[in-house]
Amino acid sequence: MDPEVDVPLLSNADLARIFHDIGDMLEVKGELVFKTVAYHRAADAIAHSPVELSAAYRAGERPKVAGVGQAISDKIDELARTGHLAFYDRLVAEVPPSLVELLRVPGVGPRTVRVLHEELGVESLEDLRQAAEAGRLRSVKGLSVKTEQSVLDGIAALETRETRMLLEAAETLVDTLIGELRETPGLISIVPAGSFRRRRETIGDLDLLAETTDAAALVERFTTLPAVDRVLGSGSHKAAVRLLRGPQVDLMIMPPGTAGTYLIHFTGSKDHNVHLRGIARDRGWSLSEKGFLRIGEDGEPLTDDAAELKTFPTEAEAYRFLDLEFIEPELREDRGEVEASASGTLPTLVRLADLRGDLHAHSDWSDGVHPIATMADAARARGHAYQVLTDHSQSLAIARGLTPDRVELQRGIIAELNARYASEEAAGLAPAGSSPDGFRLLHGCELEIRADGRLDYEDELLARFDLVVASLHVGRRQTRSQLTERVLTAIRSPHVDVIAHPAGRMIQGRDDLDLDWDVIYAEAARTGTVLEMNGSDHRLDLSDERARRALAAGCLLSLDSDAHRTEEYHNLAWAVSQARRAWVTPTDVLNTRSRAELLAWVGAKAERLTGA
DNA sequence: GCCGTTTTCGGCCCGACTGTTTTCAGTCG
Repeated sequence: MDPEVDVPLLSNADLARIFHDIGDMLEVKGELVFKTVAYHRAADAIAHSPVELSAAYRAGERPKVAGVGQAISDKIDELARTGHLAFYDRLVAEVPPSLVELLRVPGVGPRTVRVLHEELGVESLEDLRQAAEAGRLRSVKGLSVKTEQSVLDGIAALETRETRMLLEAAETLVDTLIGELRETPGLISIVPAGSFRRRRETIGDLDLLAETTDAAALVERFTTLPAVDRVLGSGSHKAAVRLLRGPQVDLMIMPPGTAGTYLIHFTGSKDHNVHLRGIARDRGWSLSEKGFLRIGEDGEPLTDDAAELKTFPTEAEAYRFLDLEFIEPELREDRGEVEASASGTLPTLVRLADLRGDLHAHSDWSDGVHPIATMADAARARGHAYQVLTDHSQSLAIARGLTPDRVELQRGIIAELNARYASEEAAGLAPAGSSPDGFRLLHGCELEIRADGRLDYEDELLARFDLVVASLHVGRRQTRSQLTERVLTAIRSPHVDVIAHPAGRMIQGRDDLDLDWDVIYAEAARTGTVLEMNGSDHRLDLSDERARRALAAGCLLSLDSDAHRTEEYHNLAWAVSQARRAWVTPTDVLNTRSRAELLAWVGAKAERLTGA
């Protein structure tokens, strides 16, 4: 019997956590910085790998992952096969996890942790707090009374630290801050950068980048905004504050006309920037946010004379200086975009304007807020040619799922609405901004994949919908094979067109369903069943990694709002940005097609699978 | 620890701010 059978499969996230821990522990030990960086880099790459590494390693394969060499590869192998890593266990014995925790205190780095441990015997956050309160830190060379206060502030901030923001909250805050700074004298422009501009799933700090002729005035206004709780630092070119019950916000000021390299630098990601700087260096230039400087034989800039600095007003020009095509912010994670840019093979990313409709929204007939007509009118006002109404099916009682009788009633209401739209269009009375193809509300449902594995409506009823999205809300804790089989049942139904929020996750809430993902992708591709990228900012499901993997397997995707009220059609923006992070192009997306093409696609799919 | 159409060894991105310094190391982004 194979000894591996009883060892649970570690997810990529589990593996990444272990290698980040190793990096942290080596830092505290005072190991060579490049070695610790190597572990962190490898951990990030593992977290974003589209391949489930533990499964692959068990199958005797070692898929190439950037930043993973022989040593780390062997460690993954040991973890995949045994669930343990002797090297890790030895490190933990040497560097207690409570010591690594100290790195989270702002201003405390590996060097300080080591000194605190060796000289004061500090082993945990609580030890550190007591030492600081008792005034013992100042006895250590290099630390002072000021350090004691900043450590205590840091620990307090750690304890009240809000969780990372979701996109909608980040956008609201960015808009507010920019609005409050816009009238500052001398201000020419101010834009968000950082992870919000890259549209990461969650946002920690906010970054604002400003062009101004009066830096001092802007720093002054920024650091005295009403929402500011503490000023973390402020200089002539940058300032950082923490907002009251809010995140840290960094403001950077750039000389007018030089935004290109500044935007690149402060948009990141860090790995993307490091890659660009390597390319610049190979070509004899040092790249920083300020611009490019010539470097000499010794690798040092020939001059720090600002007049010699090569600057560019736009990002596109700065990229072009390195013979690179412009790289969209959502791609800047060093996941192959720099190479694709160099070879002219960047994808043409899908845009919000490419969407002709939305396949997933609710009304007050199930768990939505607004009436059917209100939802339809709002979708029409967005210029869409169709909106699929997908109220929940009968077994999802908590969401007031529709019985077959109510489905029939709803069908009649939708027909009346569409008759009104048709007559308005025929009379040339459609509102300005409506789709030139006209607008129709399509009748769909969000079909529950029940815990017993059966679908929630009979085939005869399912066949009468314009489009069906299926999803799984109950029985989430079943085994991987049970869950996978349930989703496969839906995928194989001729009447199911879309699998909605396939991973069933809530960001910062619940984990992904434990599915055999490669089997799901393969069967979705074979049957032509669409996998949704759900735009609700607490779902964003599929994730970018999964979507990229699904595309590679040949799947078609949809970008949907899952709106429960009219305002939530804005979720489509998040679905699109998540798709862009996954390198998705317009042809990869079902709802970039016209209404006629969509309906023809649904019909063809049912026919193909019924005949098969 | 990783990596190589300049290298299998010797590099590995860059600058601002802070605090404790008398010229710089640590931390951060």
